[in-house]
Amino acid sequence: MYSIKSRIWIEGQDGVFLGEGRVKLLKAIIEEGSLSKAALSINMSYKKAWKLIDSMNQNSEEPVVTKITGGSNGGGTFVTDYGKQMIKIFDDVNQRCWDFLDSELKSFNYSDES
Amino acid sequence: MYSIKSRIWIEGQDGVFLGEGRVKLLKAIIEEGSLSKAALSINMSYKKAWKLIDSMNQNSEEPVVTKITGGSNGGGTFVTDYGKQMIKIFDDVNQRCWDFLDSELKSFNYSDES
DNA sequence: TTTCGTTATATCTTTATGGAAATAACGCTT
DNA sequence: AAGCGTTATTTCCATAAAGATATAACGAAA
Repeated sequence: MYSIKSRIWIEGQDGVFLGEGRVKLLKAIIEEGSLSKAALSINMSYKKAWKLIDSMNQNSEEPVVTKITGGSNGGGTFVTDYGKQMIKIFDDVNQRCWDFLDSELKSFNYSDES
Repeated sequence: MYSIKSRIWIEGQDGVFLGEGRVKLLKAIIEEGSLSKAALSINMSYKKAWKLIDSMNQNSEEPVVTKITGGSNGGGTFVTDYGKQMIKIFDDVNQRCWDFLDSELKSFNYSDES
């Protein structure tokens, strides 16, 4: 009995814009209001998280997060409305892709029935 | 303007059975009749090719290749009928997945039109 | 001006991945 | 028995990816 797996991702002009890991990070930022706390909460190094956000902003058509450095609470990172919209679309497309592939799996599992 | 990318793969009991790289290797084996020549033809190290084949055979429900060591021409590796069948199904499903995702891409590219 | 918690960034170390190369095993052919 | 070209397998090295650590920059608040 085989199972079928997939990864999808969205590319912008110059590289990856959105993928599963990035979406997970964005969701954590929504929860935490801070990049460092978000990274911590999903067991990701701050360095990796920062690079992902940087790459996302470079490859998105509108900013995905706004960042505040310094200030009363030290600052923070916040997901924009555009970012939240992209998260939802990504999740939806991803789910539909899984459903689609589940329906295709029978090609493998029934292909050698006699 | 975003583009959408995907990778699909098939898993067996204990790990990956088929993916794009494995299918490419199998096709090269069909062409060459030899694992070493096949690896060479697609710029893959013999070690990596051997590991891929080994992993495939461990995770497939029937052998994907037959191997002959020694003999008149030193031996060779040949893709079984089952293997050829799996190649075709994988390519078909993969193509249908691409088509599906292309139709989904509009979710991203039209999501912020006014 | 000091403190604080955050983002921003560099540097060093560790780990994982992959390739290169060497060698053994195999069995048909001569 | 020797030669051949393949598969099989190990060891070593180079490169890349990831993590840990340290430090600077920032700006509101006290």
